[in-house]
Amino acid sequence: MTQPQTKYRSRCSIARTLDVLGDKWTLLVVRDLMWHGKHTFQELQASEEHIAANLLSERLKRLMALGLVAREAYQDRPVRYRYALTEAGRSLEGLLLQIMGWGHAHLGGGLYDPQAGRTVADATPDGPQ
Amino acid sequence: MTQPQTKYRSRCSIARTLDVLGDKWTLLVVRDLMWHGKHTFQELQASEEHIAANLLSERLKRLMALGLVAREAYQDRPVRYRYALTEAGRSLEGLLLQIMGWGHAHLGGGLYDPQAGRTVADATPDGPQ
DNA sequence: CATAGTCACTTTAATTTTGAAAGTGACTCG
DNA sequence: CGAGTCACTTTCAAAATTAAAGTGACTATG
Repeated sequence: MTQPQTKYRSRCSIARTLDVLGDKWTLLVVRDLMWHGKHTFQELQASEEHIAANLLSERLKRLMALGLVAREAYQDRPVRYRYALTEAGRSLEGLLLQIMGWGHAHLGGGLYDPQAGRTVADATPDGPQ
Repeated sequence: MTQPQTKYRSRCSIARTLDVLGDKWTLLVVRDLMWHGKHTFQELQASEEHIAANLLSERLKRLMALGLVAREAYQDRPVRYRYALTEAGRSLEGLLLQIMGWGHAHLGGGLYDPQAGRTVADATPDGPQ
C-alpha cells in the first residue's frame, strides 16, 4: 500500500488555499464571474488587468477541476461556453470582500459594493492617501 | 512632468492586494509572524512548508518595504535580526482567518484558533471530508 | 464564391520567477 | 585551530508568466 500522495504542501488551511488560489490571476477571474457579469472567454479576457489568453484558459480549467467554476455551451457550431461559479465558487465571496477591504484600506484601491452593484469609493493613483 | 508611474496593475483593491501578496509564500510568512511565534530567519525557514532561503529573504525585504514587517537587531557581532509585524501587518489577521476558514471548509485543512493558540480541527490528508 | 470578421482558444518564444543546493561571513565554543 | 551556528547570498536548472501570433469553426458581406 503506497502512501496516499498528498496534493498539498501541508495540512495548514492557509497553505492549502494558497496552493490552489495563490497567484496573481485566479481571484481576479473569480471576481469577474462573481460581480461583474463576465462569463465568456472574451469578456473575462477584456478585464482591466488583461490576463493573457493562455493563462485565462489554464485558470478556467483549474477552477473547473476544483469544482469552483462550471461551464455550459451557449452556442453550437462552433460550440462556445459560458463560465459561471458553482455554489463552492460563490463561497469565495467573503474572501474577496476581505481582500478588497484590505486593499482599499492599505493600498488605496477602489471599493465595490456587490449589493449596490457599483463602486462606492474611488481608488487613489498609487497608494493610500 | 512625467506620468506618475503606477505601481499597480489596476485601481481594483483585489488586484492591488494580489500585486503585493499574491503568491504562494508571502502570507505563510505573515501567518508565522502573526500566530506561531516565529521571528528569526531560521525559525521562519523551519516552517512545515520549507520556503527556500532566497525566497524568504526576498519576501521579508518586500514586506519591510511595504511597511508590514519591521526588524530589530537582537544581537550584535554579528548583527542578527528579529522580524515582527507592524500595526499594518497585524491588520492582515482578518484576511488570514478568512483564507483559513475557506481552506478548512473546502480543502480539508486544519483550523487554528489564535485566541486559544492551538489547532481546534485537524486536517484531512487530501481534501474535504 | 471569396474574403473579412468573430470567438475561443492553442502555440511559440523570450523573460521572469521559483526551487534546491551550495557557498559566504561573522562570529562562538571546545 | 577546527567545528558549529546563524543569516543570509549566489548559482543554476526548471517552471511559470508574458506577449504575440496562429488555428479552427463558423457568420456576414461584397
